[in-house]
Amino acid sequence: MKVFTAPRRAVRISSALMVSTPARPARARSAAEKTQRRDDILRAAKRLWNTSTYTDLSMNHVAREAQLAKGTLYLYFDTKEELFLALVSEHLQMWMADTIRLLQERQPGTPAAVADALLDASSDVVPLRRLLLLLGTVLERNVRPELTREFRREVTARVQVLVAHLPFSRPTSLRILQHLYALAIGWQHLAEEFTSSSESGMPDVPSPDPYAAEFELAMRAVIDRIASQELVTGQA
Amino acid sequence: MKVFTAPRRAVRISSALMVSTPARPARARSAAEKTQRRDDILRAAKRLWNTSTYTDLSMNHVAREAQLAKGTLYLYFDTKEELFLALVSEHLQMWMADTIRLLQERQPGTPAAVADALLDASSDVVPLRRLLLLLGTVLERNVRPELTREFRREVTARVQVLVAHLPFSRPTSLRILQHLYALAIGWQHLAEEFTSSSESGMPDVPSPDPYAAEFELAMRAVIDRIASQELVTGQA
Amino acid sequence: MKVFTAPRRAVRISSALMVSTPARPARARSAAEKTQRRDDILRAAKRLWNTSTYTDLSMNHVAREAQLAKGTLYLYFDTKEELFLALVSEHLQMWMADTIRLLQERQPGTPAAVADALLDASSDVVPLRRLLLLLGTVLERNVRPELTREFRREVTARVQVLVAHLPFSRPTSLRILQHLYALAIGWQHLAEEFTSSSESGMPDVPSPDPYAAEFELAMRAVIDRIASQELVTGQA
Amino acid sequence: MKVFTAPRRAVRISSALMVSTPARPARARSAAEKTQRRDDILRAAKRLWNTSTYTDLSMNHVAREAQLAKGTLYLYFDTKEELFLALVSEHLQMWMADTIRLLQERQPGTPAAVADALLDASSDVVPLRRLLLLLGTVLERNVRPELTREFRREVTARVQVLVAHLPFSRPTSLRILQHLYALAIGWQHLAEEFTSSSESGMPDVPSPDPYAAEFELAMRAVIDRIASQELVTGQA
DNA sequence: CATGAATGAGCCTTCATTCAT
DNA sequence: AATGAATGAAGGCTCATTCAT
Repeated sequence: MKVFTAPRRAVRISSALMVSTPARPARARSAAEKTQRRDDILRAAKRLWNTSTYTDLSMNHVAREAQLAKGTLYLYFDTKEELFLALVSEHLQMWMADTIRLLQERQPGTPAAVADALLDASSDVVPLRRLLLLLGTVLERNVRPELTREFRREVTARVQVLVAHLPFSRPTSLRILQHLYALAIGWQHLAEEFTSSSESGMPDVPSPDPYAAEFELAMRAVIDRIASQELVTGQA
Repeated sequence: MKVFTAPRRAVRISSALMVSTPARPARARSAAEKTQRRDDILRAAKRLWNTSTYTDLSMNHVAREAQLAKGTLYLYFDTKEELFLALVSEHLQMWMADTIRLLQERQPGTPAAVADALLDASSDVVPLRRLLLLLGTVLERNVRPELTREFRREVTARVQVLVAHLPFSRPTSLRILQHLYALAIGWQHLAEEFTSSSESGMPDVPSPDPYAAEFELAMRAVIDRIASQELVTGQA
Repeated sequence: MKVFTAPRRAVRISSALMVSTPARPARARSAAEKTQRRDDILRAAKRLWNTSTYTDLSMNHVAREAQLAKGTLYLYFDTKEELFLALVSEHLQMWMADTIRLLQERQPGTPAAVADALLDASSDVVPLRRLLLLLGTVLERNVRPELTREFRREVTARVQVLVAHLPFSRPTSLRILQHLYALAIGWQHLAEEFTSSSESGMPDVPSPDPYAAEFELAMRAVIDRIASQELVTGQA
Repeated sequence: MKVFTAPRRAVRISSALMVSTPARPARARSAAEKTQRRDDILRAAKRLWNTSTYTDLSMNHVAREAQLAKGTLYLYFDTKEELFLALVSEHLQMWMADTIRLLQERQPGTPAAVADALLDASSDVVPLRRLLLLLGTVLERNVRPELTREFRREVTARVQVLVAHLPFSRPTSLRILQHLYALAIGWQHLAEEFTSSSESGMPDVPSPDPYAAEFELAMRAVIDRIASQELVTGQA
């Protein structure tokens, strides 16, 4: 039974009166504009994703947040799942780009240095982690197979680049990335589950995330262990 | 308002014709029978859970699988969420009981032996891992607070017992369990995601789970690392 | 979505421990006991009716309040509607009996005296009025026609008796009763609708029912008007 | 999660074959069309209301009668209760408008003339009367408080206007309206209850409503009585 | 007789998706 | 290209009624 209802229609304020919304062409005609509009939608979804669940985040919400009509969303994404897959993709690409950049800068040579770099690059990716939890369960159903394949292909390609920047053999580097992934997911979940929203009046706690330290410990332990299995050489 | 009711009992197939359904009293009268029926429902849900998502697994499905009417489910569980919480609870209790039993038998004294025991106890808990992913997101909404509290209390209590059987200090043991949890979740997810359901005709693969080895490696590395941080003594 | 659930089962306290429930035979064997049990149910329904709506008052509630099983109710009443029809009947019989008694005592001879008597007899019949609102809409569906007929017959018979105690001709007396009925219903409804449950902290208001005065005014006006239409004679 | 969708548009019967359905745009785009559609729904509900109870009148029925999908109803009304509140509102506004119009035309100066006008305006409002019985019980639950407030505000406002057209003091006029309300409700109910739907083949009876006369008598008696309590003056 | 577990039609409501405009 | 009204399958849940015990 629904008792309260959110106000039905967001008022579309004309841009002449309200400049907070940056000017946007009424229709996306050029390819660039279309890419832009697609991005608008993704950004809207991203914003909402920070405070919502997959189930609770309806296409209606996204449309409203993007200040577009519901139908317009379906011009750019065939299904809700495809939209979210694109969201995962974007987050993932961004994280991989960041990580690659960091590795290029630091050129870490030791397991510890690699761990430092990966950990630094992997802080603050909570939304990504939460998205990854969706993969393989709710996502990838109701998605055109070609799209799934493309997603995997893209990820694989970038992973190859990433791996090339680690000072281990290719298989070893890949393993390390997998461990990073698993640990990130695992600790993300554990943190979410057991970080009770304690209604204590002290929001600024000294230990912002008691689990970050454990995540780091595990990551270092694993990298050390794997690295010790092969002679660390300087080759990419 | 129902005025006329058609005769409507589903034909209970005689066991002579249909042996798959074990004999079951038409009505659960005694407390034992009721516990049994509750269990029937949980088992039906468990069966479906192996091949379904939380969202896709409707109460209708559960009812059908349990060969009961939808309304009957609500005699035993007030909401869908409570049913699933019970499912989590059961899985979790079972895993903890198994683990405790194993620890009692083996009385592991070294980090390696502890890792062996925990790994042995944690194989084949895929459904549990997937259930745990629900906790804190979809679950614990629409559940009577008292039930959530009870669930947490029970888990905590059992964890205390479990921890007492590990040859480390209590805080250290707890940390190790957390790592076990995180790694299990993380690798479960990774395995699910990247184990493509290859429709090849060879089900009996030589490497049943390529990720199990990695999970094991990580677990051992982490336990060793943590154990090395404290002097391993023989006390519980 | 149901969030809170009332405790499922009322504890059946054994009469050895808890004497508040008067002793009651486990089974109603004699006709008297069966009438008694039927009355128990009606009394339970009556109690609940004071604070509930027809829709909200489920058979479950009645069963619980009567400390009987749901199925038992159906031994005495074939449908929910029949139970309520019996409830209406009881209330109505009681009111008519009271009114007849009062008329016998006072033997009112003037319109004003008649109004006095009827008004006195009709105070505090809120539950009856609320029940009467059900008649003809929700009630009398899903009721065996014979029962409806019997109900009407009984009421008619008692009304004949009542009418005989009024100092007007039979048709006139009947009209007056009808006006009493209509006014009672109408003002009951108006009172319910516009008596806001003011959350003021003063329960003992000086004007307990501002509408009672209006009801009385109307009743007197109508009786006077009708009485003036015929020569008031002393015959019954 | 809906994965496959069968083609599912209900065939819109061409007006050549089926003239009963007036032409209607497939989609209500303009504000006027939307108001129109909202009205369509209300009219469908109104039609069904003549032969149904609140409980029996499901949203499914309304949707079918309005030749719309169930979901469409919820675009115009958030809950079933809000739909019915709108229905009450419409009926009530219409009655008040009619009554005000009549009072303006006739400008009644005597109690009898007032009674004439009010009675003339209040014939044939059976559905309204039945709806009013819902107010305060089933209605106003599950309605956004703002809507309830708005409803009350509108009614109050119109009542003020109405009262201004009666040749009594404001409080007296209000009292008279209340009596009208109570008598209408009461006699409506009595009529419904005791007008057996006699399946005789003569619909056009000489006495169309034996209770209308009694209602009128009561109304006149009450107005006279109240009017006699204050000196009737010519002011509004 | 009494029980209360079981039933299932039916309720209101949601929301991804479609399509007339 | 954009809109958003319309759709309807599906959801969780209730409760009068039945019937095995």
